Amino acid sequence: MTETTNRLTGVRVRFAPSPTGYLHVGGARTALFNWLFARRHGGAMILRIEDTDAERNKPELVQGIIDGLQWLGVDWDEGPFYQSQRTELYRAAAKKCVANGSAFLCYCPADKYAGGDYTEPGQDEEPKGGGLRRVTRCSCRDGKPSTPGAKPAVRFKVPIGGTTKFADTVFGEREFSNDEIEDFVLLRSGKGDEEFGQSMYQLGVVVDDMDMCVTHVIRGADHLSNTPKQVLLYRALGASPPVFAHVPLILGADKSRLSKRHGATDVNLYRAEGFLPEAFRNFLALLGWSAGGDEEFLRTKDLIERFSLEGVSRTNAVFDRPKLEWFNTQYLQRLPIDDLLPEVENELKRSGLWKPEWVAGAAPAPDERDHAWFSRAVDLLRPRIRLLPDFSSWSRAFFSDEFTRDPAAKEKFWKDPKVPELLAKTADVLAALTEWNHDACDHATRAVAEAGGVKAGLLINAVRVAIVGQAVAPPLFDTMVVLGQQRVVRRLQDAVAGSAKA
RNA sequence: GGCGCUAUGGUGCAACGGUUAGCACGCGGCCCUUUCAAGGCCGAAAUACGGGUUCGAUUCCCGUUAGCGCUACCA
Repeated sequence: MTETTNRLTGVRVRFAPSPTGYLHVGGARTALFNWLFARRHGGAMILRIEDTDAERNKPELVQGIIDGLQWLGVDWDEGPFYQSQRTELYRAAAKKCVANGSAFLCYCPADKYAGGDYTEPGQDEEPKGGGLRRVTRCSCRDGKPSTPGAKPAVRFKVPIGGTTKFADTVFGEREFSNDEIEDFVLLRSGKGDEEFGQSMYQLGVVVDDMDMCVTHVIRGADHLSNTPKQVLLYRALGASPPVFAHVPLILGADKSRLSKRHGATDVNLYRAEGFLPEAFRNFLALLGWSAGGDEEFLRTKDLIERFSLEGVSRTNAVFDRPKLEWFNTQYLQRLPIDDLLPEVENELKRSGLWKPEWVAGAAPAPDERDHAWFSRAVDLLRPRIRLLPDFSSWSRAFFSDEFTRDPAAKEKFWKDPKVPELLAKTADVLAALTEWNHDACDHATRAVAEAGGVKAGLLINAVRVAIVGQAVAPPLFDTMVVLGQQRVVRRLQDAVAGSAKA
């Protein structure tokens, strides 16, 4: 399929955030669904920045949105396009509507329309009973300017009576009464000496989706009620609407719309916390969508293979952080080790613990730590990791010789007065070993415990604190093997010296 | 207020007229055990309410209730 035919016949979707805030998890989920759909069908993904509101728009936030999408692995084939740079297109479309009678110049002050929940006094059609006009219809729409001399905005002239229908892939056939739809603004009134201002949302969306040949509009269900307006606009512009697919919203734990008070809603905050992007993606994909079966661990290629609009739910979903954390630990454990290593590398670079000799193919360091060693260490650590920064915090002693021993761990496992003596003895015995492997360390350590008249567990726990500084760490003898004989012995001796002082 | 959407355990999803209503997270217990995880096993926990339609409703229809959305010269 050539690119030209793709543009004409293939699936084309878009994600259209507004830079009035960061990338919200709800927006991220919408972006993800669009992306999965595009990739599933070999279509094109478009990124469009809807920045037509100069007042609220914060250009500096665009980069954060892009960063968030990139972290999520959501890429795009076209764009980013900026609506603020496409003003002429919208003005031309608005003029076309005025010319063909589907829009009018409105001279009313903006606040006259606010609320919109009444009939213009003095108009004939008064609401009695149901089904009658309930929204403002000013006299401007009939060519009688309400406020002569004022700068006009362009409003869409919603038909009186009748209904507007459209099909939604998720919600089914929808029908709205035209009398419930206000004469929405297409173009703001001009400021200063300009004739008209910027486009409003409805116009920009429709003009751009037409211009960009968007075939499927996948967006939040908060736009369901806006859709009839857009369908009307498509017709006025002589086009047929695309396929709509509205996806349910994401809520906080109390079922109200997800917001800051529910905790983090900025996708970049999850990156900062150290979640794996693929785990986050898997979690997000399952919010409002189901592949059908019971399997939940779906890697990105599985998501792409199985994604379909038919699997999208109509029920709003609560963002469940514990489940997100579960997904993260699952990915930490189940990912092929080579897929995990780059993430750990980034984390160690971030914390300044990274060593160049750990990159694949690099010459090993004098202490024989090379890429294979790094891989083994990560593999040993990962069942206990919850978030990426754990590799730099409680696992620090695996990657650096500069670590401190947790006072609480010492308190708990160095309580027995025999500990210093046992540690010293263990250091001697281990130093004398001629082979360094799990079983050798195991036998030697247990022998020391037995000779000292203590349970093996007591010594094992004490040694763990001595060599990694933490109460929590991987099984001791595996840890010893990964750390190496010299380090283990040195740290034991250091621990004895330290505890003697204390 | 008006209009619209939705309604399966606490949460996310299955079951798309006939199942002992399934899976997962979380929660409790047990096992494993060298700390902490992971893992294994077991358990508690749901069809919002009321009417219909039907031989039979979680499933279809109506109403109620609740939640959410839209109702801006925001997007």
